[in-house]
Amino acid sequence: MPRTKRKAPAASQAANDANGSAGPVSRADTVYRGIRRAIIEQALGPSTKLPEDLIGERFGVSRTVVRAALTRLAAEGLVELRLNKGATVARPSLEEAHDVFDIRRSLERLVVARLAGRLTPGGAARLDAHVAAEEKAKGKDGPESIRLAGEFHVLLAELTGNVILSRYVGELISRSSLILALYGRPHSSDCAVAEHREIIDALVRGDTAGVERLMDHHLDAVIGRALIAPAPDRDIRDILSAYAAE
Amino acid sequence: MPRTKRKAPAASQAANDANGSAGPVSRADTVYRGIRRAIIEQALGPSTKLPEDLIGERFGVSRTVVRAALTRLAAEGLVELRLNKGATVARPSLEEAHDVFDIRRSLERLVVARLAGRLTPGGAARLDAHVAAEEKAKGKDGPESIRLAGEFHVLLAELTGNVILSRYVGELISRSSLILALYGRPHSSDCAVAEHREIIDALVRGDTAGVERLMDHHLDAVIGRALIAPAPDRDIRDILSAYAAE
DNA sequence: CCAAGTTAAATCGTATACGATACCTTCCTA
DNA sequence: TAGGAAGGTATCGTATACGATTTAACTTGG
Repeated sequence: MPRTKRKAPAASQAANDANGSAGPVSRADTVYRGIRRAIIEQALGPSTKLPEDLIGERFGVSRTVVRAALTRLAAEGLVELRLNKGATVARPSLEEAHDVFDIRRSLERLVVARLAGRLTPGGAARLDAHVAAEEKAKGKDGPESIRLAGEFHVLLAELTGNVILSRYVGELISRSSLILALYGRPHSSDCAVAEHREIIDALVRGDTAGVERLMDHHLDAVIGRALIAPAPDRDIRDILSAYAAE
Repeated sequence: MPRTKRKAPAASQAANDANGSAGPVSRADTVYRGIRRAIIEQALGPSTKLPEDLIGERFGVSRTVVRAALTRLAAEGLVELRLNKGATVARPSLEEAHDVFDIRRSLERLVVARLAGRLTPGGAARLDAHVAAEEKAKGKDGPESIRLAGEFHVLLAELTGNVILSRYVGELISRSSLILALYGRPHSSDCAVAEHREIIDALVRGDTAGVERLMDHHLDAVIGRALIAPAPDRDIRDILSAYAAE
């Protein structure tokens, strides 16, 4: 990987725009997105340490801006910040995992309810195109496939026009990616594409009740695939506790 | 005006813990909570400028930590950060206001569904105590009353034990406070207390369907009170646009 | 050989410095 | 007098410096 050379000291222009709008991107935003993508694509697994200087060196920025990015990621729940101990990629507990999916069920039901029968032709086209992309990336179960599966749900949320809703769904999706990395099977976006197609069909049909049921089933399937393992390598203490009593 | 004297340079110990747990509080956290409360209690109205040095001086910290606090507030939607223009208290559009209440309806229905019949005696007691406090603060419609009305909903969400859910509800509640400041009546937490009592009763009865209906009605009432004015002093351009065509 | 103590290295928390940008005032010109 | 140019001021964005704290490495006594 081409190491980014240190920028000339003369520099400025940055800000933390938490908005999703396409304003001028700040440097902190670049770092934020970079780390975020790395986590979502599971290049950075749970509990991975995130030292500020190392990241800053990689991105060619100082710790100051890295810190801003990490603060945002922490607010989003993707990163854990402990006092004087630095940042690590979050490691959601099994309980948190269930919490995430509970809320996803509720919010994504709202999404499809808002969308049923109101889908614009342009929106439907975007969904179709996305599912087609998913289909194409189906073979290789690399990070591509993981990301696309999640982005379908985010796209759905964005089509409602409710900015806050799409932000929340986006957060929950990225957390789901972490959960999958922890408790899920190696690769598990098999039949999801077919279910996505069904949801689109029901949406254009305007079948509100049907699409809510479909989404519920889809999420149940996702949960079923995601929460197979009780807790893979949770913590050494947890593993040893089973043996300590003998 | 009592200008806070600069602290001695020897200082340390701080971190941005976005978690709600009661760990050692960082200085950024103190600033974060301070500004947050000021916004919620409507001491800082929408679009109020939030200059970093001024805030830092007030709290006896440097711009660095203020910036961390503002970044978090922006991620939460309470503050707007514009490139090179600094931070201002957010000014939710009417559309955003509807978005907020849409999601509140969905999530708070989830809250009461999770709670119906499962309320511990301790939880019920906390709710009762809170409503009693609301009742007491009913006369004076100062910031106290505004804050308490919101905190009832937050307390409800916290009792579910779902940390993420209570974080989201908390955010939505604080945004609602901003919305109320913009589009609502001067004071409007009248019958809310009675409705809160009804909800508690239905929860202890374990009447899931009933409590969902009650919560829906309650939120409708809140919305009705909150979205009276179309847009008080929105923007001079908006006001003038009605006259410009003649 | 291991536990505990001690020093060294890594990393964090925060203040501060400085260039850059936005904003406001003033003054000049048509 | 309106419009705009020029300068100054306020405030931001970012790098850097330094004390503090954690973590690792290395002793040293048992």
